[in-house]
Amino acid sequence: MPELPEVETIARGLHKRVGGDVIESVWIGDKSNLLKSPAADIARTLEGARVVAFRRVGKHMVADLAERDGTPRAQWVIHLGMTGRMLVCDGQSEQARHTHLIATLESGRELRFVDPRRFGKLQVLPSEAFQAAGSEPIGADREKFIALFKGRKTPIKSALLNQKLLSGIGNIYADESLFRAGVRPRRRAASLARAELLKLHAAIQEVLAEAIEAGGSSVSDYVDATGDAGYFQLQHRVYQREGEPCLVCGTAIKRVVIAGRSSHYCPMCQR
DNA sequence: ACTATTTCCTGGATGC
DNA sequence: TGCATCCAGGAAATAG
Repeated sequence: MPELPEVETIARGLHKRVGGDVIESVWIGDKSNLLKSPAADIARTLEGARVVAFRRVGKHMVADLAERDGTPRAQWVIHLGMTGRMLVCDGQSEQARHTHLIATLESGRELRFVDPRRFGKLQVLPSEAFQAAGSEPIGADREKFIALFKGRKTPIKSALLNQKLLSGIGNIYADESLFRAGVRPRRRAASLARAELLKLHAAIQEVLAEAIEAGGSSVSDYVDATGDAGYFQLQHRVYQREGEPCLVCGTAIKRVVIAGRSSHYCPMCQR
């Protein structure tokens, strides 16, 4: 499931591979629940546009589109949902099941959006228009970070997943960050002491940086723009390790459900 | 104004 | 072996 480090990896890969290329034509499938803009608007906006940059904003990818002369045209905003992939393919390569959009590039290659579960979202917006719902977790100002949780009765786990507070953290990195900070996921956000929030802030920085370094976590079917897997799943300390010994103290990792999401923690190391 | 729950989706894992 | 059921979860919608 693509969270911040996976989306960052994919966006970097796409930027490197198709940055500067021009979209010649676009095919869009009939599964309209993926589209936040009308299919015709997406097609019209993409066709003839130069992809100036691919970049990450929260868990979204933004492709900055320009005219051939470089004048800004629009933004193509992509959310990968759970199982979305944006692949750079050879024009001749076989079309994967659940391919919902194909953008044919001047170079002869194709950008293909594939998403079996269809939780992904595609949208076009005016240039510069897209904004993340919350603040960027990487490099977040400490005091602003602490203020995000003030007065919130919701479990800290839910607060971390709330994209209106921080944009980019999902289930894996919420669990991993809370483990490193020594905080139980069910703790009410407002009950965390300043020192604990500082520890959590540091843990998030650490976890996200290490995960990006490893190319993301390949659980389920995540691969980057080149089709390569990431390796951070090998460094998960609690996520999907229910019943296995804590790497610090040996206690069995517990799994509970918070806000409908499985949450993993060490009952000894996390308080 | 918040918070909690439900819904959307398919494929892989599990159970009988 | 085969079929049904469960489970994964990001975020919008709905309910409280």
